Amino acid sequence: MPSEADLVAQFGVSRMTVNRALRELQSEGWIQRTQGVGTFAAPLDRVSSTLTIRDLHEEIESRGHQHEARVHLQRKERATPALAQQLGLRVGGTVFHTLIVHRENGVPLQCEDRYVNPACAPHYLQADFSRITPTQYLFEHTSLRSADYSIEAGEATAQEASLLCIATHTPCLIVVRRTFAREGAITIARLVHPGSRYQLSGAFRP
Amino acid sequence: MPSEADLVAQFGVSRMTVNRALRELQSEGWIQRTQGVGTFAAPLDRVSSTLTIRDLHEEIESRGHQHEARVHLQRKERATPALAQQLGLRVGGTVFHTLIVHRENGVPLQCEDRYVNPACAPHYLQADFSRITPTQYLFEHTSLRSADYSIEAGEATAQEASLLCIATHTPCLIVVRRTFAREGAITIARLVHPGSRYQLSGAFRP
DNA sequence: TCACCTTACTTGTCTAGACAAGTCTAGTCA
DNA sequence: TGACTAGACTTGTCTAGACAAGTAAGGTGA
Repeated sequence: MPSEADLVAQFGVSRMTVNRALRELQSEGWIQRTQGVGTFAAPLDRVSSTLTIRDLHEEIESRGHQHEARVHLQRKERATPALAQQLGLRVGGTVFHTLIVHRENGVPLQCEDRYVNPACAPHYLQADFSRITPTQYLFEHTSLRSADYSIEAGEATAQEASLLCIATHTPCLIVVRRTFAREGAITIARLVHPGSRYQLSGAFRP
Repeated sequence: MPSEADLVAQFGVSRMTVNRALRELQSEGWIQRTQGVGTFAAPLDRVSSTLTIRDLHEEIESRGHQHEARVHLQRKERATPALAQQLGLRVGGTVFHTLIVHRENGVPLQCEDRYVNPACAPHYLQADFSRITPTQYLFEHTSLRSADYSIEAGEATAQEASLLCIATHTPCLIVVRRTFAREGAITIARLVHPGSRYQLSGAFRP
């Protein structure tokens, strides 16, 4: 590609401006630059690239479809040892539990089994999750800072299969996501999707 | 957070330098800036975030495990209509086909069913895919520019199940990835992973 | 009390110039 | 022929200053 000096002459702007533009293209992965050599169009990254996960509600709405959430469970429970460890609670302490099935145009698309740390969202049980998704609620009422996830294929539990109206051995895409505030874990969610009805997709860029 | 003027005074550098540093933090998602208001620590993005897919060979090696590839098919074929459309070939034209099973410490982890556009990699069939993965080969011999993908849960075909040593109805994580050069599609790959042996995982950042 | 305006402060953007550091080539000298 | 060097060219980084544009708070006047 043309050098910075060439672009300065061509567009009549200062070198700082050209440099900034090229630096931004570089940080977005479109070009590669080497000191003393020049600027070149970038190849695709060899090791890794990124993909995007969208919020389910917005994903359905963006398709012009109708999103409906049915709440099957919304109560407080006692934390099991495994749960207490994952959310940083004490065993037997209170934990909020919701079980919600999300439908797209009436078809069950996701079974959301979620546990919430009461310290982070004390009024979680008062929310109306047929109107707002737990994800949205937690975004508005807590300060999410990071998350980890795993994506795998597996079978739904008997209860999940029943809620999703699928046979017990249907392959499902299962996402487990744990979300953190600065103070610690806020929530852990198991999101089960019938494999035939849901897929993650997107594109890699350089 | 402190304003640019504060940081200039605190560190004794020019405002352009402070501005650049803050702009980079912003582009990486760590802070939010609003003209006339100030700079603030960023919350997690509401709509989307990114996850990373790594090359399988490097992923296995990074775990300190042994990667082995068994080539079950490596030949030229005639393009079916569906394949011709996806790779931008003419129906009945030549297409390269490889079928490779990747193993981690001897356990089948991925069945890679790949078609390659001969115009992009004319010597693809001469490569030794027990020594180099098709992904690596194509990176070195073509100029990859972008890719699209889909991730879903499903069942392996009978042949794939046999190659992966799993029962026919075992849930599998199936990634379909199509890769492009500037001239057009280079390759399309169907990557089938037994759900019990493989998962994608990682973390979201702001 | 309320609407409006001024003012201070914030980020956004750009200029012109300077020096540092890395790369490559052409020419020079042994 | 081969090793070395000087110079041209590239990107990397920084300074000092300027103006634009958006926000919010405080003061003023009706």
